[in-house]
Amino acid sequence: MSPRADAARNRARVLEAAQEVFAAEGLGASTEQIARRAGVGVGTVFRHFPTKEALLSAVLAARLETLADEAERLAADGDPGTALFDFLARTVEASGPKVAYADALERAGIGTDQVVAPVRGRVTKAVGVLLERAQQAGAVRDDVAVAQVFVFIHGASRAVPTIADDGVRAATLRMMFDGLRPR
Amino acid sequence: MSPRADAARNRARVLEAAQEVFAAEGLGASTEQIARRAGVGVGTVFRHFPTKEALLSAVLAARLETLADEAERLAADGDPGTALFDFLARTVEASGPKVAYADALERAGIGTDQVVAPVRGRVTKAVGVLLERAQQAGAVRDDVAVAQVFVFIHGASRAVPTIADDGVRAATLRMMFDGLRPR
Amino acid sequence: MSPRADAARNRARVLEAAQEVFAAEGLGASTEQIARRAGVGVGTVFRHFPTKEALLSAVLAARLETLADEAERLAADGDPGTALFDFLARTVEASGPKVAYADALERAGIGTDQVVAPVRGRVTKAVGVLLERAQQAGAVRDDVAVAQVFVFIHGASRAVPTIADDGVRAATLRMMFDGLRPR
Amino acid sequence: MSPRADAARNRARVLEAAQEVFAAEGLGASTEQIARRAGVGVGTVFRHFPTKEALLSAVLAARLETLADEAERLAADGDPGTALFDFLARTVEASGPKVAYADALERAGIGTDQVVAPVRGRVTKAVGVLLERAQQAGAVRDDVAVAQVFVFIHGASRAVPTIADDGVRAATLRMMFDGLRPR
DNA sequence: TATGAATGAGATTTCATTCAT
DNA sequence: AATGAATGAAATCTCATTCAT
Repeated sequence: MSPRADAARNRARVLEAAQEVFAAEGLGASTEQIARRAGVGVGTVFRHFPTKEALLSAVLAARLETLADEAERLAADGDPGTALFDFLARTVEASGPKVAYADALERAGIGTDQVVAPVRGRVTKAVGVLLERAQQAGAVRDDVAVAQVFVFIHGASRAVPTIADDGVRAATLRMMFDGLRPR
Repeated sequence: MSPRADAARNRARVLEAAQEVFAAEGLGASTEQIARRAGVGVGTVFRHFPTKEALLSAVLAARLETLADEAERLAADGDPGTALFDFLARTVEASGPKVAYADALERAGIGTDQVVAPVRGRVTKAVGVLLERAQQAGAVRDDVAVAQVFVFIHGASRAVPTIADDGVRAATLRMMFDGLRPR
Repeated sequence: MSPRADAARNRARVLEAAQEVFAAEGLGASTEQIARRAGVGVGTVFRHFPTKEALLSAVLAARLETLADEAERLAADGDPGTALFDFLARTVEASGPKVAYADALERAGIGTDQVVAPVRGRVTKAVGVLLERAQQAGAVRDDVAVAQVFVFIHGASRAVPTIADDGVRAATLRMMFDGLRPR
Repeated sequence: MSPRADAARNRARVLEAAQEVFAAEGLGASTEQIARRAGVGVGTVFRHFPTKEALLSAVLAARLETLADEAERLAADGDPGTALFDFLARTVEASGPKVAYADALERAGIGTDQVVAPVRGRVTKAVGVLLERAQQAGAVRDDVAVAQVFVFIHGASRAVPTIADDGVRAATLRMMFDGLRPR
């Protein structure tokens, strides 16, 4: 294994550890904790991500990457009338109650972040496709913009995962996104 | 002015400062900052609120108090068909993008907090009345429970205030709560 | 009751409270605690004892006062051969394991304290009498000086009260002071 | 020099500094002061000793370690009739007037401290040997138990070092321990 | 490149002391 | 004279970041 491969592996491990730790402990978790979880020294964390901000950005970018993948897959495969709602449901259900995709989207929306920006473009585009198709299929109101869909994701992935009961959670999620449907 | 009155005034100033600072900087803001904003020494903050947790609880309780007042007022005065939605709109609009009522509700839901618990009862009751009336008036789906209304508030007050444009923000808010209306 | 009498009463209550609190919690106990125990405000404590040091001195002086009383009484009444040892036993037994007369003596020895100095003179004198008589009665070695008796009190009242068992404690105390007897 | 060795050296420096500072200023000395004396940052002190309690425990354990070494050496080498008294004299003379071995023993006796407990066993055992030998040699009363020897050490190391004059100090120490001799 | 010890700024909290009432 | 709220310096402890090995 080349040294490069080793380094790349470490980077990935840190990123994964950071996701887990942030999800479990909130964004205030310490770098040491992340390093321990990744099985590396703190120095290694800082070698790959020069500041905590950078690490956070990378985590968020990774999350957005997943979102983009999901959205692109559904844009390719899915039934136009349901694909957007499938995407929304999956996205929110995949969020933990502590650190949700909400944070990813929130920061992505605010930050002029070099790392996050490009991925953000991808997600926006893919979700845009899902939205347009849903509107053409008459499943979503015509006056909804992509930005608003993100606001829905943000809100829902913050609030809905706090509901413990599976049935109630699913019903609430559906209700919240019903606001997007034509009346 | 008796010393008691002065102390009460100081307590109120600290509380107000805390709300402002938390809103501006997030929940991680330092006690010193709050003291400075309130124009008092750190010691005074700690005299009134013996831990940072206690201060946070007090801030949240104060917010819930406002919510309860609003809900009770609308339960007394308002048009059954619109009062709940008026309440939701006001509540969310009064939330800043950083620290929303969301946090108040989130913590109130989770924490076994002696300070927050009683107020929580009041809000739940008053919103329950608004909800019931709205359902009787046919403005809200019959299968909606109070807890779900709070989830909507939580989500919306986190996400919606991130929208800068007044018109878009209002429209998005309306859409999100449209999910509660019968189809 | 004249205001003077009131003030004097408060002074006495503070002093007593201070003794109790220092004994229970150690010398680090806070002024607030003492005030609470005395049933007065902190301000009153500071009116009577302008610094914590001053309060401490007063407590120590009061203790030394008690010692002096005891020593003088025994010098008047007691059997020359046993009076000194009676005095030592009482003094040490009256010490708690936390804050012993040891501290009083230690500080009295070191401090150039205006409050403590005069009482110190009284104790020294009275114990000196007890010592001299004991020596004349052949109960104590001739080469013992008063200062050394105080060292014995200091050490014993620090260490001996840590023994829980009454019998063992008494025996140990006796042994320690046996060092003062002629061989 | 490996980083481990350096770290160990720093740990030792901190421990040594703590001993000096505690001896000079009393147990209330601040962590900053200790750090300064050790020539390291505060963070380093806390890295090695996560609480002030832990640092204190370590200091006490180190002192007991020294005591144990001394006692074991004398148990191996010394003249049965004098070894115990040599040990006592050295121990007390090595104590400063501010923080004596007294504190170590006091705390060791009281605390259920994981750090101090094991060393305590060693000292007790070694002093037990010295005591038994002294008793067999007729130099110490038969009814003295090890616990009582520690009470003597405690008392003497608190009180005796307050005597400035070398001759008087030695004489007083001898007298105090003479209580242990048969009459 | 990786490690983890060291750093020190900053956060929370306590407490002797002051001072307006 | 008494009260207790206010003050702020100082103490303990945390953590992002640096750097010697």
